[in-house]
Amino acid sequence: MPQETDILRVTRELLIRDGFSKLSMRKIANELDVTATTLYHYFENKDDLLLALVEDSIRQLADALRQSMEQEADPVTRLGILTDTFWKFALDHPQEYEVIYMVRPEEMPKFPKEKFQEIRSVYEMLAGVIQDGVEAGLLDVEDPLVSAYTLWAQLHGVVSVILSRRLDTRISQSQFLEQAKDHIIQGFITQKTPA
Amino acid sequence: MPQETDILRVTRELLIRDGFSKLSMRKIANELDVTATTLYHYFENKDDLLLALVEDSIRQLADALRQSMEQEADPVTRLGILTDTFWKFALDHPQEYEVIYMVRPEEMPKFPKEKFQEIRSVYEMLAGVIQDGVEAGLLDVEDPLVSAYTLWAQLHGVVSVILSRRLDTRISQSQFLEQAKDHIIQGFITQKTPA
Amino acid sequence: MPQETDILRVTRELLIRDGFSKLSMRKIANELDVTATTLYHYFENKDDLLLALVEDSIRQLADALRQSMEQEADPVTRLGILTDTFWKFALDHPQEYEVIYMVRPEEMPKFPKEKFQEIRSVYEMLAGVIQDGVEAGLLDVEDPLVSAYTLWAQLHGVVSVILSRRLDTRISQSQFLEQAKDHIIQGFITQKTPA
Amino acid sequence: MPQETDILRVTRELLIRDGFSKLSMRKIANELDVTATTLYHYFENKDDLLLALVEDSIRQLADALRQSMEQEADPVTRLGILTDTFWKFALDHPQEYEVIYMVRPEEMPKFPKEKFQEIRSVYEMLAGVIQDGVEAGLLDVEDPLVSAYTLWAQLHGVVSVILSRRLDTRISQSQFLEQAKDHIIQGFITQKTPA
DNA sequence: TATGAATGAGCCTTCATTCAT
DNA sequence: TATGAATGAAGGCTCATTCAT
Repeated sequence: MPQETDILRVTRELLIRDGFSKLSMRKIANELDVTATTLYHYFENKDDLLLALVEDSIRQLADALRQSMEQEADPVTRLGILTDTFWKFALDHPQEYEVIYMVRPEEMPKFPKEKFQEIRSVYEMLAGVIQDGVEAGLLDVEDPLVSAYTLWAQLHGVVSVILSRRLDTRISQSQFLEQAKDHIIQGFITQKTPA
Repeated sequence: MPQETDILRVTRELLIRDGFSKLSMRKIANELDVTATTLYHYFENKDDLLLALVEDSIRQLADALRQSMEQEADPVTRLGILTDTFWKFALDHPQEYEVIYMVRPEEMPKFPKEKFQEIRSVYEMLAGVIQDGVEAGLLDVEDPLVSAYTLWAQLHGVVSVILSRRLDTRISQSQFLEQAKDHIIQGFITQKTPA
Repeated sequence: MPQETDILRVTRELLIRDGFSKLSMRKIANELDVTATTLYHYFENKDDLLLALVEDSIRQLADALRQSMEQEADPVTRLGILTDTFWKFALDHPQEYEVIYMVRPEEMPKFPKEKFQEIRSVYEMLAGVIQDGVEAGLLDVEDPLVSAYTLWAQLHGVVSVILSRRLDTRISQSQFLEQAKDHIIQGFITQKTPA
Repeated sequence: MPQETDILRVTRELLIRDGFSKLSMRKIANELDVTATTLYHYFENKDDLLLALVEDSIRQLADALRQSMEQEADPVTRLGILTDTFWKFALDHPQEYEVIYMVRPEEMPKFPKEKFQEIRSVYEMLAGVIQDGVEAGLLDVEDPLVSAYTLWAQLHGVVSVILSRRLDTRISQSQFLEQAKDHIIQGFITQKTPA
């Protein structure tokens, strides 16, 4: 008696536990004590299932970011809040987060790119915050949308290093995050040039 | 009568051509006009073969970075060179690059961690450059090694966005790289405070 | 709320559209916007459904032939009409026709032989026409019933070559049919011996 | 330790015993006490296997017909010999024969039509015999090649009725064959018109 | 060093069918 | 009469790997 959400949950777990290449419909079904056929009652095929999973994860991350951006604050502070939120989400829900980057367009050609539109709206919001900062003379960027992608890329890079366990054992995670946050944000704020 | 290097070369080609999930021992063997069994005379198993490939890729990236750092230049310029080198390598040899990150603890449990020593030495070199910049008053970081990891994370984040095809279609790759480089490096250089 | 006839109609359509090997209960149900389970309210199982279809097809062919034989004409002309009717039916409704021959003892052991009674009656009628021809001195056969089977076999053979696409591409179907008809009918008519 | 010929033999047996739609690689393998994978050692895939089977059967039939046509005789006698040979082969080796007509182009789109060229050469020979008869004034046909196909179609039709067990129980097989042969051949010979 | 033959597990998917509701 | 959920078997096929030669 599994529900769609159970299937998604288990799939996520297996995806994280064993990796993408080891994920199979049979394993998902087994984990749920159900026949593989049953999964096809809920999802047309494996791609469909994975798509639903990615969509779900993206929506969760997007929601978290959107919510964090609703807080009133000056743009620079907002970038800080956003960074914290991003990392908190990624590290608190590594499964949901990793799933987003686990499904690759090349390996899944059928994957409809439009589905990533959701996340695009977040980029727009992010660009908005940056734009505000530019107008307030606090941030110095050429093109807010490009900078939004740059910011995201950096945030992801940091998460990526942690989740793939590549961080030097001599460095504490919190120290790394703290310093990375400083570097990233400083990269966006206006350089005060001497008069 | 293939050699180890032939096998590795063909494996890399196939990896580049068809992607990781399509790579199989049989296909490698076919490409070499050799029985699959033959491959097992050179490598104990598929993991072993891939391992050799990963080692090779890591060494290539490390070499490229090391070489780029040999050029005489001030630390800030060096960071720029390094960034360019990193991205050029990753984007010119995406599968070689990805192979490095393909080795995730969950997916290849057998992977010996010592193999990452090589890359660790690069971090040290990177930290050295940063340290030089700090001493020259050009860079402003708390702990050079942590910043080395942060830098790497940012570089990887940018590559990651491109390789996973998440970049907005309205943004050109070169524009993205350019602006990202500016942001990243500015994040490290000393803020010139008004006199 | 489908009816038996709807199910049969759709089944036939699918059979024609996609072929026998692609026919499945699910697809029939889908086409009717109905659950597969629903089909089982009307037919005990797939064989049962197909059986109904076969019966229907046999009846259609038999009807067509019967009808064509009602026309007043001399026996030889009748054989021509009959030939035309047979081939027209088979080629206009290939799947209906094939469905008749699809029921092979090995493939559908459950098929009740009585169902072929219908077609047997056609043989008798055919034998009657031949008998008439014999009595009129127009046809020359030893045993009308045997000749009826021979005629049928020949007609079927011709259809079979066309439907299994064995006809030489250099030969037009109509030319083939024309010439075949001549040969077949001539094989039955009395040889005019020289006085 | 099966050989290609064992696989073909067993496939043929299963094809006849259980029908085309019931044939599976697994069943073939089971019958040979071998893993399904093993079959793929000898044939690229199921289509390939079936193709080999059909080719083999076609070649056998073609050989038999070719051989029968080597006998010196007048064209009409030759047609009789050929008919006998055809029917003898089909009824003595029903499995080989049926296989030829069992694989349908629509159901196996990948099937290379060129492979049927072998049989085409038989048609040409057949057309040659008919042509000889025409030149000798013994046979009366418009186009020898078309007539060759017609002849074949009729021969096949007769076999088909017998093998599909549709012959009336009141009719003996030999009687049927005899009379059918008469009808078919008479359909080709020149009508002697009164002076 | 290399092969040819074979394995056993696994892949995604489809099927006809059943059962409780 | 119809559904939604589930089953178990089977489908073709690919995989890494082994073993005798």
